[in-house]
Amino acid sequence: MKVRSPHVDEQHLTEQLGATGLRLTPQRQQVYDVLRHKRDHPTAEEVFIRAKKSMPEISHATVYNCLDALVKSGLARQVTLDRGATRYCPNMREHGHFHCDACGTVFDVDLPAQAMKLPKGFKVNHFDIAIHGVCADCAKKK
Amino acid sequence: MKVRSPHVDEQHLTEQLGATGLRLTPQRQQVYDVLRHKRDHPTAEEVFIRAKKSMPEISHATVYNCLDALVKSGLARQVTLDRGATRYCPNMREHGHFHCDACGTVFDVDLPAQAMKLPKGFKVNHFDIAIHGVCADCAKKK
DNA sequence: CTTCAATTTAGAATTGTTCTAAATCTTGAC
DNA sequence: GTCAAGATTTAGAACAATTCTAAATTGAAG
Repeated sequence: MKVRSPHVDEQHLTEQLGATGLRLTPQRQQVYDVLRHKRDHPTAEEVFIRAKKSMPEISHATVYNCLDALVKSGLARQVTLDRGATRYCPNMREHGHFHCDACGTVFDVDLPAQAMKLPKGFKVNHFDIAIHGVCADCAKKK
Repeated sequence: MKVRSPHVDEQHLTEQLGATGLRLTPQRQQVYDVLRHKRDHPTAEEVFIRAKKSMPEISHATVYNCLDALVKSGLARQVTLDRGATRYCPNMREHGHFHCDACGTVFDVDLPAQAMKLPKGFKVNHFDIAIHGVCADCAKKK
C-alpha cells in the first residue's frame, strides 16, 4: 500500500504516458514537476538547470526526451515565439500566449480571439495563430 | 527616366523600408521577390537557395539581414511552427497558418478563430496563438 | 533471475542563427 | 563630379539549440 504521493498527479502521469506507449520514469516525473512548479514558460535549457537541482545526474538529452514524451502524451505544450529556443507550458486548457516585447514575460491569456480576453492594460502589437492538423489531400489519402 | 519596373512593387518596397530607416537594395528586392514568387513559407535556407539562382554571390548572412529588414518594415512575417527553422510569409493580411502534420505543407487560413475558416476537409489537431505586445506593467513604466 | 525493450547518459554531431572584420556601395555635402 | 560617413554585403568563424550515437542502466514480463 502506497502511503505518500510525493509528486503531483503520479497516477494521471502514468495513465497519460501509458496511453502513448511510454513509461513514467523518475526523470519524466521530475521534468513534469519542474514545469508545474514554476509556470513561466521555461526553455529546455532552463528546465534542465532546474531539474538538476534535485536530480544532478540528469542529462540534456534526457530533458529533451522527457519534454517530447510529455508533449506527445498531452501533458505539456510547446510554445514557439520568434526564433529563439522553444518554451514549454503545462497548462493544457485552451489558451494563447502573450509575449511582452518589453520584459519578455510570457503570459497565458484566454481565448477565443473574437475579442481576445487580455488582462487590463495589455497592448497588442500583433499575434500569430498556428494551427496543426491534416489537410484535405492527406485526409483523403488515408 | 525609368522605363521599366523589373520587380514587384519597387516603389512600395522603397517606401516601407524607408519608413523604418532602411534602404532598398538589390539583395532585399531579390529576397522579397523570392518570397512573393512561391508562397510556400520557405525557411531562410530555402530563400537563400532560391535567391542564389539569379544572384549567385548572395550570402547567408545577407539573406538573414534582408529577411529581418522585410519583417521590421512590415513586408513579411515570421512563421514559427514547432522547433524547426523559422519560415517566412509575404502575406500581410490577417491570417493564421495551417500546418499539415502529414505532408508538412503550410497553408494560409482566414481568421478569426471564432469559427476558424478552414478549407473543406481540413482537420484540426490543435492550434497555438501567440500574441506579441506590451504587458500592463511595462506599458505603465514608459 | 534472465531476457528484452525502453530509457538514460555523455559527448559528438548537426542545424539554424548571429557575429565579426574587411570590402563595397550609397548618399549627401561640398 | 569628389569625398567622407554611414549603411550594407560578404565569407567565414562563432554560438546556440537540438538531435544523434553507442554504451550503460533500468524495469517489466516470463
